[in-house]
Amino acid sequence: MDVELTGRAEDYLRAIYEITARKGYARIRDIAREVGVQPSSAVEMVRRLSSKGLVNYEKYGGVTLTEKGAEIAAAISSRHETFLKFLRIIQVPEEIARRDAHILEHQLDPKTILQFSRFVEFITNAPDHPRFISRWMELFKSYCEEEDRKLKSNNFRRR
Amino acid sequence: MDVELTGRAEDYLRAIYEITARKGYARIRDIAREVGVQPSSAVEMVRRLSSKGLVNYEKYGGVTLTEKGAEIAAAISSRHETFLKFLRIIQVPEEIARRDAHILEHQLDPKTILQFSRFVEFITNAPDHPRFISRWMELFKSYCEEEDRKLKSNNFRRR
DNA sequence: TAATAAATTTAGGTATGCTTAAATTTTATG
DNA sequence: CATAAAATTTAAGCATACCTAAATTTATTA
Repeated sequence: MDVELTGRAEDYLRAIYEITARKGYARIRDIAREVGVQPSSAVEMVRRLSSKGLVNYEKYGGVTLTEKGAEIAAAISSRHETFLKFLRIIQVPEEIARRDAHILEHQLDPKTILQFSRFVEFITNAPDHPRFISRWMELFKSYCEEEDRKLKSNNFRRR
Repeated sequence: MDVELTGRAEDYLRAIYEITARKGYARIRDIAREVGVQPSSAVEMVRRLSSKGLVNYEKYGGVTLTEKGAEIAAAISSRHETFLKFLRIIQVPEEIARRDAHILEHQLDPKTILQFSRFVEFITNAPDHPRFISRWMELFKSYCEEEDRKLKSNNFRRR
């Protein structure tokens, strides 16, 4: 039942998932733009995904997700969100976080992913101790700002 | 000055770094075992690293790091340690943490890596609030144990 | 609707990184 | 020191994933 996907195939699948959520179907051009490759590369991957039964695809036609594909893509997408939230918590700038969430979301052990999501859950929902955690976040943020100040003044001294 | 390395090349370089730290030089066989590939694959990569001036290599001879190679390998290795510590903090089991640290250590933006290491630093050294942080760790650990109990009893009910 | 523009596909290449099997070199041993 | 064992290298091949350029199909518009 389980489908083996390379990290890259997951990228394409999530791209298709997001595009179809917006406009109902994905064209090769959209996919290529979203993933950041040439259209010919997108064709290649879409064919592979199609042969695995994850997308519906016919030559020159729009691409949609099969039920199985949508299921897998939703899981990948939720993983992606977890890592994005995590990177925000550890104060990674938004633009970089968006890029790096892609890298984190592949290949990690399910248990590791689970722990990442628990961490995010713990920090954001803080089951029993909301004030404690928000204090923790404040402290960590101040710590980072302090370190950034040190970095800047070091750079200054070096010139 | 900067050398472009694929994630895989970094794996090999760190392996060579660790082996040479133990016994002064690395043989193809050691490298292959450490990275988990066949010796012929190790030869291929060692040649690439050699052509980039990162390792000293002659056919049938031991492999050592050049100055430049050692410098880069040390940076990679320290990154690796950071991620390993991080995974331990978020309660990933040791064996899985060892595997997944390899995956995390590649390709992330330097700023992201910096934030990971600040997080680890903040948690382990807790500049001003040592008791506060250790309390935080306790709470997070309890939270995970609680969640694990829930998982187990759910599995039980399903049978 | 015919011509043009845009999108898609195919063909042919490249690089990484892996494998197995065979050839070669080095090392160890009787 | 010759031979057997171990290590290393070479050769040939495969999969992923990318590219450019050319061919084809589809869509637009004069």
